[in-house]
Amino acid sequence: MAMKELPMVRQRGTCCALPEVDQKWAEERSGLLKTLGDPTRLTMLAALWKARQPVCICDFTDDLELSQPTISHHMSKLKEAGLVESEKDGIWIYYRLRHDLAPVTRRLLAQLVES
Amino acid sequence: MAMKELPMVRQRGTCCALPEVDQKWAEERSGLLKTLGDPTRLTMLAALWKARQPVCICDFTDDLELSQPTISHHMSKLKEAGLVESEKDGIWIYYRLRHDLAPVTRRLLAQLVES
DNA sequence: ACAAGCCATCGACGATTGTCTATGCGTCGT
DNA sequence: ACGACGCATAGACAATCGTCGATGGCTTGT
Repeated sequence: MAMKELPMVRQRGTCCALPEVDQKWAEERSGLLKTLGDPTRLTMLAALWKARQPVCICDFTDDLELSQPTISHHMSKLKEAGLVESEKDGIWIYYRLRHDLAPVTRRLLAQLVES
Repeated sequence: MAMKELPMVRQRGTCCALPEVDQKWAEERSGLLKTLGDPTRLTMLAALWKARQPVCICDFTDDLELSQPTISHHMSKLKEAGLVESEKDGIWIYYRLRHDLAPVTRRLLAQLVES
């Protein structure tokens, strides 16, 4: 992203140029942040980050005191955002963090979870 | 945060314990992420991050093609979230990133903006 | 003193979101 | 075959959000 300088002295009626911010970047990143901008989903993501075994929906309904459809709905948002993958095994569907997360995203999540 | 082990074999009707996630942490962090989970606000924050001079509202109305009240509203959300501080100077109000951001938050923003 | 500029606030509006209940589909034990 | 379980989907509803136009308060140049 390019860097423009702001003037030292302001003039009435003329706004000043700002550092350019890539719109595609903003759109993508804000989408990710929006997905994680809910306490339930952030909790779920952090649990998946830390869990060594894959996790089922019902595991969350116990902890989070929300209905199963609600948990399911949040999980599908995490999946939609490309953060989570799932695998069916009989009755259960196992969820885990995607193994092929973009490095940038993984670093961001690491920074986030360890804060 | 503590780590619980998930069992190797699942049993019907019994959910499994998950890694514990601190609820206070989730509440605070998701609040921050929610604030940044909007393309306009994320763009504004990134511009503030890169700008060496403080910035006025009108600078954004030029770039972002949104009305002045809308920009103002977004800026106050950034301020509410503790990310931005402002200083009045005559006609203008200068905005910049808070100089006393929590190190953890600053690292997170750095990671974010440089992605 | 007046007009112009910068900004915050207010009230309104449609869109989106988080949650629920109800339901249906697939999978196992018995 | 049947019932219990795990999950997704659909539909509904209140709450929140992003945006706008209108307005009013300050501040400054003339």
